[in-house]
Amino acid sequence: MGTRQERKQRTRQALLDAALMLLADRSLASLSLREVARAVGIVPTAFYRHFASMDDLGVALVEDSMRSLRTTIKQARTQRAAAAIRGSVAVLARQVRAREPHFRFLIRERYGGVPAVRRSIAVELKLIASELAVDLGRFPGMEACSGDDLRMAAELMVGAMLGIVLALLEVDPHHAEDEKDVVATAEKQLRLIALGMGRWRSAST
Amino acid sequence: MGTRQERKQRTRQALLDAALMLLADRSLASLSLREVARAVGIVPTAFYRHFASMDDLGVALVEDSMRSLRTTIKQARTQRAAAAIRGSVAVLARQVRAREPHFRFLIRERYGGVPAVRRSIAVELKLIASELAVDLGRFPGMEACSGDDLRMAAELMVGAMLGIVLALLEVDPHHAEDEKDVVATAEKQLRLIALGMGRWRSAST
DNA sequence: TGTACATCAGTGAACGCGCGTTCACTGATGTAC
DNA sequence: TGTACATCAGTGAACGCGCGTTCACTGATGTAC
Repeated sequence: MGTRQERKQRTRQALLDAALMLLADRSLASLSLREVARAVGIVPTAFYRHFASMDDLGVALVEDSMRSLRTTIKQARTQRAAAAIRGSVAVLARQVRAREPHFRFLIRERYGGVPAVRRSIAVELKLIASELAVDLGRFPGMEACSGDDLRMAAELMVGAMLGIVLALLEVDPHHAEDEKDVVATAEKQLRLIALGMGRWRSAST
Repeated sequence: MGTRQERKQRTRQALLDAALMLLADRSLASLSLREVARAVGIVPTAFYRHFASMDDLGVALVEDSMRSLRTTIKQARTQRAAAAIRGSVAVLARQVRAREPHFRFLIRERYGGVPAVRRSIAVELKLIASELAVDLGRFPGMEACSGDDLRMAAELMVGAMLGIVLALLEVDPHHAEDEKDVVATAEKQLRLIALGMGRWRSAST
């Protein structure tokens, strides 16, 4: 049944998975070490073999979740210009459904979490926005924008995308119509931002 | 020293104020009834004379906080068009500083909170966006937009404003330069959205 | 291959603590006459 | 105005509970010879 190392790794992952499940509609601050241990079927004290504290587990959870978000945004960025928006939102919606617990966790702990977790998320989001800014600079008509302006727009888009993620999470995925409405609104919002960017040069400074 | 009713009202307000203070950097889920009572100087059981539970106090706190947010947005909306954006952000920044605990509470509990509180906030935000949509429809060049499109844009703006509030709360108010940067970025983001709206007709459907 | 020892993931008892909630109460304020 | 009774915000003891963390432990897995 695997080496001792492998089995330890498996328990660690089980703790992360169990925590993510339990966090479906609560915040990390209200989740106890004992609950997570109980869900995995180990004694509370064994928890310390894997994490120093619940804060520590929370930070590990951010890393996992951010991997999901990065994948999503990277996929969305491989598209181009006007057609890109439809594609982006579709990819976003698919990813959100595929990794719903990760996204729920991110959205919830982004503001509400324990300081260590909150800081960890803020740093990662800044990074994602910076990468997006670089990509935006390559779009036709954007070459003239300053780095600051690109980052400003990228932050607006990341913010809008998180708003879209929230809306998707609030919708019942079994009501396809509601989800279509959210997707349609999201596409319009991103298109609105893109339109603004197209005219940015003439209005700036 | 006032009637019995007045004194009860004063204790109730003291409980709300104390809770808001204690929530400066934690979520409602991690705040105990006993802590709030202790901060006010009453025995834990006396808490029940004012609220049925901490959830109940949370909902009351939403109402207080939303009053702050509504005031803010209403003030911002009395401006017009291009000049409006500078004004809006300035008003927002001033209000955030004046009612920092209220805004911290709203931002934190918007996603992370107890279900009752979260729902309460979502309803209020939808209402604010609807009101803003009506106002947007009155701007020159916007009369042609459909109600749905106006609401879509309004939601994007409310979302962006909450992002700005978050950025303001993260900045140390004593570093005036940092705050100026945030305000400048915020103005650019709103201008970007406004630019997009100006061209919306030609790109929609 | 077999033996002796080291490692270490998980155990289980125990601790002290703050929690929400119950209950019967007190005593100042308010009301009726 | 004075007296008798009702109201009710706040009291204080008590409860059972789940919590994080400590500690000495067990026994299977891993390593050295």
